[in-house]
Amino acid sequence: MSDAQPLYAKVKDHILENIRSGAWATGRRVPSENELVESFRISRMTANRALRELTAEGFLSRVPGVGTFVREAPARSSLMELRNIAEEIAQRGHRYSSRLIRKGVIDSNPALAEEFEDRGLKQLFHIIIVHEENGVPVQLEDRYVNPTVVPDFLEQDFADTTPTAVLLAATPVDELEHTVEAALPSTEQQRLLGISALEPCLALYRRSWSRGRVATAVTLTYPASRYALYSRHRTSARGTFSQ
Amino acid sequence: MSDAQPLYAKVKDHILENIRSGAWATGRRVPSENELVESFRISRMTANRALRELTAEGFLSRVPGVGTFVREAPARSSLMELRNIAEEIAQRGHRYSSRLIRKGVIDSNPALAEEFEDRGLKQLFHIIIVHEENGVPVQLEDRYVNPTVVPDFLEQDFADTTPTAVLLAATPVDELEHTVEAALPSTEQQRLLGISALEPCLALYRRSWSRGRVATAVTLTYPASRYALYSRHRTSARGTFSQ
DNA sequence: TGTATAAGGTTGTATATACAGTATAGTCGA
DNA sequence: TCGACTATACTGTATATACAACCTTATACA
Repeated sequence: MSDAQPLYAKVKDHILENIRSGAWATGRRVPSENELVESFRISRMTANRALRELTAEGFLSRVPGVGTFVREAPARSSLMELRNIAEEIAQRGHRYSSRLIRKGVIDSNPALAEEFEDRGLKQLFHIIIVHEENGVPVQLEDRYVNPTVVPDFLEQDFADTTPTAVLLAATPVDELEHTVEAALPSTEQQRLLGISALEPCLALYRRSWSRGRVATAVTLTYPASRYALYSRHRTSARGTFSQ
Repeated sequence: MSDAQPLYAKVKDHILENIRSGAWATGRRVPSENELVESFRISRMTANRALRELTAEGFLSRVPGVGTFVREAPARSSLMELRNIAEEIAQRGHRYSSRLIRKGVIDSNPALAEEFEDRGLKQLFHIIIVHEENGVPVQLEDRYVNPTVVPDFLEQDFADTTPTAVLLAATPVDELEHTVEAALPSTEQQRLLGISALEPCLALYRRSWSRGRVATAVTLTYPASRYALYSRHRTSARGTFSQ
């Protein structure tokens, strides 16, 4: 289990854990490569790899001749936050409800293995849920979950908690990928959302990573007439815009 | 110059150059570590670092026991960052072109004044541009610009520079607001984008603030079949997700 | 013919070693 | 007191080597 984890990954996890828990505050000095060599009984190259990757991933910042430090949290985020649609709807003072369409285990295939970046993955959890606002379907959730990351996912009864809430409680989210497309609904989607074939939909596809592994991949379909995606956020002071 | 560049970076550049230029198509096998060792006269660890980093950056995909391959790069636009579509298209190795539909001054009205949070605003700059990838329209840009923030905006000839590039060069961006919707195109949009009435579109509405004032408001319309919006980013280490 | 085995290439990880460049703290000397 | 020099610690890069796991292909065998 944890034995299968390479050494450099263990070092990374150890450091991330300290950052996440708040034990190591922003700007605090992180153990140097040589200190990690001693405490973990590893070679310097392995310590170097752990620190270098965490730096590339934005968690640390390194200064030659000085040391390695916990980097300040980027101001970005917030654009597409992981929001629990139930609370979102409740926040608007509306009534939230949901219909569980499917909940079970599905065999993997090459496409799913690619999606989850794990060719050894044999099976996946799969659920389909329709979320409703005041009884009107507003979101169709078609979600795959990695059992090795969230093994007890299916034990939940999704009548009162949303999958998003379950996943956020179960595992930290390190990275998010979003793709937004417009599409006309399939007949199945028309049926589940109660819309016509001419009602365009937003398809928000999202993958989330946890500790380097793809935890879940979900496609959220919104009828255009009932939902729009919105975000507003300040940009970092240093202007990290590409071009 | 090139002397200052580390060996692994040279290898990375060499591979990226082949990918960007199109010499190595997606799915094509790239040289193995041992082949790079021979051709570059480097050690295997250096070749490994180059390939490993390019994989982490999303350009390559590796399969143990088989080889390393060029990863697919779908046509999609960065959602959260302000990217210059011309460079985005060029980066994919495609040809960028544009058609200027309208460029002029428009009188303000209550709706626009509200949008720009400035009731004293009398006039606005207004441009409409169709952006094309390999001659095919992929984005319709309908943009209003605040003259008090960018007074010389209209002096640009938008044949070779995009409005995004002009605005980014002229003024810092402090804050962004995005709204994404799906919609069927209007007849005007159908005509400009060369699509049918049944082709759903993504409508990305964006306002950007500069020094507390709304600098520009733009609606970007993408035909669903030709473009998707994409974003991928790391979350803050301390997990700032809202429920 | 079908199956088991072996061989060789590929990636993944880990170590030991080496040298260069950078920043800091302390020491020595004018 | 101030400046130059030195020792030290730290990161950055590069090499040679080793072993494991994985995949494909060829070969030997039943």
